[in-house]
Amino acid sequence: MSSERSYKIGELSRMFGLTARAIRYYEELGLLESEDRDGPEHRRYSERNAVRIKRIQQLKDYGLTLAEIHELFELARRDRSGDSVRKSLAEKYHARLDEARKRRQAIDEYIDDLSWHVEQLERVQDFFECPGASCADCRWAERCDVRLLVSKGV
Amino acid sequence: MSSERSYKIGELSRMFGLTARAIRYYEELGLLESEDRDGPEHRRYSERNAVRIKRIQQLKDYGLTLAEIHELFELARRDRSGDSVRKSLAEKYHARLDEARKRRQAIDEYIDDLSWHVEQLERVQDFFECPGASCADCRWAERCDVRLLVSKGV
DNA sequence: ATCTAAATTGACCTTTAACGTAAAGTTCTG
DNA sequence: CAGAACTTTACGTTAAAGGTCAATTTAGAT
Repeated sequence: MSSERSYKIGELSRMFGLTARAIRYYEELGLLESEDRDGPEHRRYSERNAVRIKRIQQLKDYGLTLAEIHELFELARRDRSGDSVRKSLAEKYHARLDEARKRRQAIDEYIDDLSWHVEQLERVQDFFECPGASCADCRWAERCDVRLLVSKGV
Repeated sequence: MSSERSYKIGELSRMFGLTARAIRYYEELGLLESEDRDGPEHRRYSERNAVRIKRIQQLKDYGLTLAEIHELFELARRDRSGDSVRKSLAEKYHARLDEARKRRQAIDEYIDDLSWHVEQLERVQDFFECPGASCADCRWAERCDVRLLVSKGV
């Protein structure tokens, strides 16, 4: 058995590249627990709590907010073995995945569009903006369907 | 020649599902230009500016901020004639493309990682938090390198 | 015992984007 | 001329994740 080492806030701060304030803030939110103190002694965090910080950072990287992470932690605490935790976590993950896929699609479209612009840049004179006096001769017709809106007389 | 029709702010607002405030805000940012007025008459927007709104919405959907859109508009305005400027604009575009491709790659990695977690979720029992009394037996070792940090005694 | 670095609490502050909202007055349209 | 639509100015909103004092206290080393 390894003797339980404990960490001071400054150590953790250096380990994870966080400020002490951030760590205290995590604790304030209930994401971490320092060992019991009587009075205002320096905080001590167990190794388990150090690991938690790493975990928090992972989840944060995955786009979860601290509130969501807290929610997950609470679920896990309440139901150490239960399927409910697993289920809710799976839901969260899937939601994030969908979101991410959407974002990727948006970026792909953006890239397409920008590529198209670059092409136009090399070929067309008035390349950026609908050049027609009226939208009737809009060269951008395929990408700019305002003509339809206008003709509908909305 | 079609007679230049002009639009009042309320018309545009209905056409594009924006509030008048939003449209005024766009103008305030320099994204739109209403026709010249003497005094506080009602704004009139040319058809060209109506088209611009559509364009703004497109770019917004692609994830650009209004500031970025403004930047693009400015670039385009400055380029209106010269080839050299066109070239620098092309460079800007290419830079943005690179940027976007990088962002896409990051998102792909993120998706991979999340997918991995989802898999684990379905296979591992103690899936949530490093279960070891000490990090030495952390099942998450490959993805959770806190062990390294700890052993470094940072 | 002292010195100093490191920590403590509490309270307010910051940042950003893209508008919302109110108020009080003016212009346009039928 | 009614009243809808519009004008300007200017402050408010939203939330997340800490930042920044400030005054004090503790921990650990000499």
